[in-house]
Amino acid sequence: MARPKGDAAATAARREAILDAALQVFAVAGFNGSSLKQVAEIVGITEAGILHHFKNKGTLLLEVLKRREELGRPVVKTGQSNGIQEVLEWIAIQKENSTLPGIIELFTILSAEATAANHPAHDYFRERYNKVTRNFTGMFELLKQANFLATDESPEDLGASLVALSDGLQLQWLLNPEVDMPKLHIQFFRTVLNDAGWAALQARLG
Amino acid sequence: MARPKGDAAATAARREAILDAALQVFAVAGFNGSSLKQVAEIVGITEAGILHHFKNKGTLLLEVLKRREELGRPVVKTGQSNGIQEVLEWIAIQKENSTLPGIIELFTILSAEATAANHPAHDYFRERYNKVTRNFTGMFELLKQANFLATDESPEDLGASLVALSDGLQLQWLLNPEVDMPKLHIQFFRTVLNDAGWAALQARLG
DNA sequence: CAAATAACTAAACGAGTGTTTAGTTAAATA
DNA sequence: TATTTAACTAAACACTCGTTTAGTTATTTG
Repeated sequence: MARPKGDAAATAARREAILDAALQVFAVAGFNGSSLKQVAEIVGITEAGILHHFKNKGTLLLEVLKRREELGRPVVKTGQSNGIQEVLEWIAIQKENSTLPGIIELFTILSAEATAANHPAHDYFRERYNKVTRNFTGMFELLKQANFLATDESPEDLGASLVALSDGLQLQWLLNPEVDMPKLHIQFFRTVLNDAGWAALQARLG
Repeated sequence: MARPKGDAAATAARREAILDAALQVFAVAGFNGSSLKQVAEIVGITEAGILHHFKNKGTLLLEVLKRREELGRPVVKTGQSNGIQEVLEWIAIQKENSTLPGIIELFTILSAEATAANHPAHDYFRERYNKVTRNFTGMFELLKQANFLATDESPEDLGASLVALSDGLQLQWLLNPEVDMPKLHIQFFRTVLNDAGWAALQARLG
């Protein structure tokens, strides 16, 4: 019943199907709470069939995470900006995320589970957390230089608070999908920006 | 090797020892990532010995959670207050939590894991989340009535944001214990309270 | 056409799981 | 003193897990 050997397109499609199924499964119950069998059943092959495409369960998880990261936009980049552009991009990501429950589930559940030092995605989430925090800090540095901040909190603290707010809202949203994540993010910026900053943001929010 | 039969104190102590060990174990790797054997080894008895005291693994988890909830103070109560007292209590809880890593680990990891509908602590965390959100909403209603708010955000939204900030900071703190949770909470209130509210809070922060 | 190989399956492996059963010990009770 | 019972242990049960091995099919390559 083996499929054509050199059919690169078909092989890639099968790999994608496995990654899709794994995302679905890991997102619901995390890594420890899921089995290869659940993934295999969705795809319609055997557990061993999955391990033909992926070395083991742990690397399957890492590839699921990696693929979704590539799909996401480059989180927030520090450039020659007053920071407003980066704020808008982040709010846009929030809006997009609200339409993709599976991805939020995946990252929220796994970032908590991966707190354990021996978790296969532990290093991945440490790096991700550092990267996001650095990006946010850079964003608030830009806003500060543009004199857009209403608070004298440090960019580091503001960055940490925004990461916390995002993570926490996602967790809430899993229990109660009525939580309006983009709205609460905007309200956060409203309390943190001064009149000039808020005006600059509003002008581009439409 | 059986211990005295009617020695109620010794029995209670053994139960406590099991609950302590289970807290330790569940806090590191969650429910799915932990085994009764790990708990049993810490206590120095058999897995079956644990099941003599607790019906099964799931109820053991629920009793661990329940006990720590009782230890915690009554989270925030709506009374005849201007809300400042409740804010102070919450900040005090944050300070206390910063000295109890295990408890934060436990609740952070499990609240994400328990997002899955079939998790033994799913209902527990749903109720807990609703309760905390209601309490925070009540707190911000008091602050609003006292004219202490600098923002026109609704008490519901402010409550949701504070819950999110707390959960998110705890997750960060697990990866990086240098994160100053009480400080960032205070800064949150600083941006949300107006001059009168902030003065009222500062007067009692020492 | 023959050899090599991709894409699997079926089956087994060994380890680990939560839980149950049957027994053991020693103290409390009648 | 005899019986009952709390507090266990040792062993087994019935899985489930991730992973490995050996084999099968069908296609491409030499």
